[in-house]
Amino acid sequence: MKNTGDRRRTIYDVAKAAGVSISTASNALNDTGRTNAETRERVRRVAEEIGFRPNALARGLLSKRSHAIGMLTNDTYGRLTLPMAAGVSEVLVDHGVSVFLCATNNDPRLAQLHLEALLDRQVDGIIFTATRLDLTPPVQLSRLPIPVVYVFAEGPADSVTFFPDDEQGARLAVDHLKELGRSRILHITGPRDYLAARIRAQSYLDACGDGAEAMFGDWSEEWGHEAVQTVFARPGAKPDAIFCGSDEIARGVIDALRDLNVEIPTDVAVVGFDNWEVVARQTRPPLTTIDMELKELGHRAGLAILSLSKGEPVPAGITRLPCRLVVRQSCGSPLRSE
Amino acid sequence: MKNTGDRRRTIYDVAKAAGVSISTASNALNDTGRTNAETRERVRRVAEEIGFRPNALARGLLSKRSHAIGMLTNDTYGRLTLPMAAGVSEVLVDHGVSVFLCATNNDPRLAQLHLEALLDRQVDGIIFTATRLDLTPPVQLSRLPIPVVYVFAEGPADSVTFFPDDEQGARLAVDHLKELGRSRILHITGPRDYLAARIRAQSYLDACGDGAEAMFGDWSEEWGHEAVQTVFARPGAKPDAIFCGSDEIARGVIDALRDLNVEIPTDVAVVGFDNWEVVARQTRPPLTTIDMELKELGHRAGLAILSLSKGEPVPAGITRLPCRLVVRQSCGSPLRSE
DNA sequence: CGCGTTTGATAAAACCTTTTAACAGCACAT
DNA sequence: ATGTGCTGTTAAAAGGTTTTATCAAACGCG
Repeated sequence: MKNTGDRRRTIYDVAKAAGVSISTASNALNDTGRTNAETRERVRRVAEEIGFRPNALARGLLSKRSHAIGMLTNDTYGRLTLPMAAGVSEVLVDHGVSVFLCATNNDPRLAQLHLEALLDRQVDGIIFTATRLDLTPPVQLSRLPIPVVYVFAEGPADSVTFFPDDEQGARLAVDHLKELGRSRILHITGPRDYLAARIRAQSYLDACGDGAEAMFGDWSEEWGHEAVQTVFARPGAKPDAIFCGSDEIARGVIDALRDLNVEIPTDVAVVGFDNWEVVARQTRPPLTTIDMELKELGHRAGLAILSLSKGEPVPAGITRLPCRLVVRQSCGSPLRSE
Repeated sequence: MKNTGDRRRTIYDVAKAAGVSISTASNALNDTGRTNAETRERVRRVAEEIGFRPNALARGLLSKRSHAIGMLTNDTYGRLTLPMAAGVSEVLVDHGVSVFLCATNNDPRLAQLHLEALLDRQVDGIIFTATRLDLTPPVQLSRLPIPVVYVFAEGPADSVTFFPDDEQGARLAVDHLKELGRSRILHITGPRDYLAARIRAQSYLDACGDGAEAMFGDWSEEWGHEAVQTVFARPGAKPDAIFCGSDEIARGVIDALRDLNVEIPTDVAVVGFDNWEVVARQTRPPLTTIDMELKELGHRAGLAILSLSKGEPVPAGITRLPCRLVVRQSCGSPLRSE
């Protein structure tokens, strides 16, 4: 039977019902100032009874902190953004912070519009996310009166930035293959334009040394298929393992290998990258792959923007979060299914 | 050289710089009340110069409309939610409305937390989205002081709800196959628990009549694969077309057909459902499928919540938005590639 | 009993904007 | 000269909360 009236309950209603002034009510509810324990209890009980909830707008207006942040992304359909955003939202809701989602579609006009809306709303900070190719924001984000955190994206030199640790992730994959006794490891990955592709490839080359070969192409299944056909058609030794730059590529690779009657994992072991479950789980055999811990990335980005908005110091520069190896059945060794 | 100070510019700054009162400044900027054209121009110029932007919190506090809405979803990794949300955000940003993204992970506690946060923020409305299985919200959404719009989800009887038109979508697929001369059409779809699966299957049965068969299973590739194996192993006439309940299933179907050396589309035509590009584009041959127009769904939901929040009437009940047939190469007829 | 100190409560200001009502000035008609 | 109507401007209130400064009462102590 709480809040039956038409109007929202205000702290004024609480004060009146509890027979105190609004200042006392405020103090009692927030444990500020000096309040008698008995009064405090009464005020709180009354507030509970009439269903009082403080107006965040009024609160924000006064405190100059809106307890909201904006997430600016140009990755609309992305499987990268949403898990990340969920991580951000998840960690921030417990701190009473809400998240505005702004999809820019890579359109500068839209980005500008969203940015202005966010500033007007006095957000405490902004998280900018990019797809992996377009690492730069479609709008000027430096010299803003609020902190900005970059994820999957490049900010100015001294900004706070988060990436997955592509170098370590690639090493994880290669080491796993080596431990299983594979020695002729091939790397099939996406376009050379992508920083992530270059880093992973370099890490792979460093780990494998002589005879290693990185093939750049698209982030597509088709490319994986095509690359395998090329490699198995030409003369010379064939690889006994393939490390793929994405799960999609790995899927194409596996399909092509099957077409060639190459046994997986007996003849060739395959590792992917992304742990995009809907793909990795459905390949036959299920794909061993590298998980970028997107949710954790979101957590860290959320906590960073939270600290920054409070004025607490956060180490600047690029933080790279470790990836995780997810073992399924495309490499052979542990035969338990996941 | 605008806004170099530390403080945000307020309308008070504008008024002072233009030599008028704040009321006049406000009137001039918003075209309210009576203002001399010359004064109005001057105020606007000054506002522009010093980089004044009105504080949305103060504005919302007074007008009791925050020009923000909340999107409550339990579909974290979903390919359904994000395109939809992008549609909502896209259509609303032009009306000066921002969108809070709240991922509930289907956790009632989290849902409650988010809901309270939204109410505290005085959002003008809420859009609730569900995955297709769990159609009911994890939290009480009726009897709220603000309007709610449901998408992919069931609200109370008189609520405003949007779904794709599964019935029409299925008919679209079947009609397409029939027009191409196919007569023995099989339907392989997801779990019977899903309302969408049941509707599509019924529509298919109605259109195909005698001999039609709907096979329920999972929304997985594996199920598509398995179903095809079952059908082609048993005696009797084989289908010359398969209508699948999702693109993932279609993918499994296509893989299984290839394993059986059945030609696509010559021997069997295949239609999917979802137009999930990353799958539909990559199958061989590329998949003809049904697009649910998720972005348009988002547009409509956004406009609906906008109208409701202004107190304008919106037709209650379930609105089903038409699906669209996307022709690629898995059915044969038009050979142009897309 | 007078004085300083502590306690508990409150009035008022502040945050920034929009809106209402009032006011001064002026032109025009009576 | 008085009244009427219009124009442009402004003071003030309102919206809901937190914080600062003030105040009254009670208390302890010499």
